[in-house]
Amino acid sequence: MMKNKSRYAILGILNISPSTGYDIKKYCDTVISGIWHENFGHIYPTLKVLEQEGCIRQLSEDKESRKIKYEITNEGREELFGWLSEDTLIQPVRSEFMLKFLFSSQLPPENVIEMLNQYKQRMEDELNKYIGYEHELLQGIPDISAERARFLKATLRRGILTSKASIEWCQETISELKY
Amino acid sequence: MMKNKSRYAILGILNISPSTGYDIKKYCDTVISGIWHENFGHIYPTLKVLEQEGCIRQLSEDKESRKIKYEITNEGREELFGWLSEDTLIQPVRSEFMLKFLFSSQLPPENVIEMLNQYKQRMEDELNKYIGYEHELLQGIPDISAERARFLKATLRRGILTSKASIEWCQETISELKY
DNA sequence: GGTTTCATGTAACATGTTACATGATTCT
DNA sequence: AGAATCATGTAACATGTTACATGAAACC
Repeated sequence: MMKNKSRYAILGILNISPSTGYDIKKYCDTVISGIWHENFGHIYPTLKVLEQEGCIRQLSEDKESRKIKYEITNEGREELFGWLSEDTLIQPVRSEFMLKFLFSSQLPPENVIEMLNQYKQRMEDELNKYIGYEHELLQGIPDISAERARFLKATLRRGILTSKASIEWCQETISELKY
Repeated sequence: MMKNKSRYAILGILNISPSTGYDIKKYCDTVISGIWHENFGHIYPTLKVLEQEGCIRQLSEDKESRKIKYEITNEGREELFGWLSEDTLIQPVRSEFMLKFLFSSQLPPENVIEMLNQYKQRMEDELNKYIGYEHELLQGIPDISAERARFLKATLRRGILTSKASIEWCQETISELKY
């Protein structure tokens, strides 16, 4: 039986450090934005469910503010590690951009080149974002183990190699279309 | 107002050549499997809707068999070209594999390396699939315009560059983990 | 004659996104 | 004082997947 993947994303983040729903969202929007995405409409209900199941619990401190900080329990950690050692199935791809591109052979070449240039620009921005993060990471982030830093760095490397490949493809394709 | 993307995938495929729902599925599972995915539960109802809207129509021939072949109408072509010239929003990423990887810093390194090797193998299979398709395409596929062949080829190149980047990342990360 | 592939379809379910509501706190 | 960001949450909606049902045609 297949379980919701958001729960593992949340468990994984809480396993790094206790967080609020809002912190989790922020983490998804910045550090791991290149590999994962969550929205509030999913995070808060999932936190409730995980709490009921005993996988996470509210931290008793921080009672003064309206913030609700959760931490992972041993049960939750077990659940997380169980998922980590499962095989990952290949996920079906749905790239709207590439679909559009493939269907664009009847469009004026200038339009397609314009579209590719825009996309290339976005990939270049991505690349710079990753390079920036990598730089920060090399400066050293406090509160992070050497082992975790290694995995974070490898994840950023992935983003860098992927966006470089995209940029290369854009260039190749643009010059191919220009003859 | 946001419209379902499956309709454009289907319109785009029908714009290449008249097809049945089954043909569309086959096309998604082979030629464009690297960039798009559809399942029957989506294709058949969407075909119905598109027909009601006048974007596609049933071909009158082929009455003998139970096959239902659709062709795109001028109205459908307009709809398709409208979508093609719209800007494509960046889609949020959700890579289960990378999420797992990122959370694996507490796992025994051998396990992580094993996981990476498996993934690398899959990427190598992908790469070979694309190279195979590219080879076929260079042999020439009948019933395909030079312009369309160009776009198909560029799409395959994308798959090739992307899987190569993935393989490179796996190698880099494996040796990084081995010291 | 039996298995695989072709072919269409629906219902139930799972998942994901958006819009809205509310209000505190921090920054300018 | 006003704007931006922090913070939590729900309901409605949109989208996507799986399991099931049915049967013809092609292949071996």
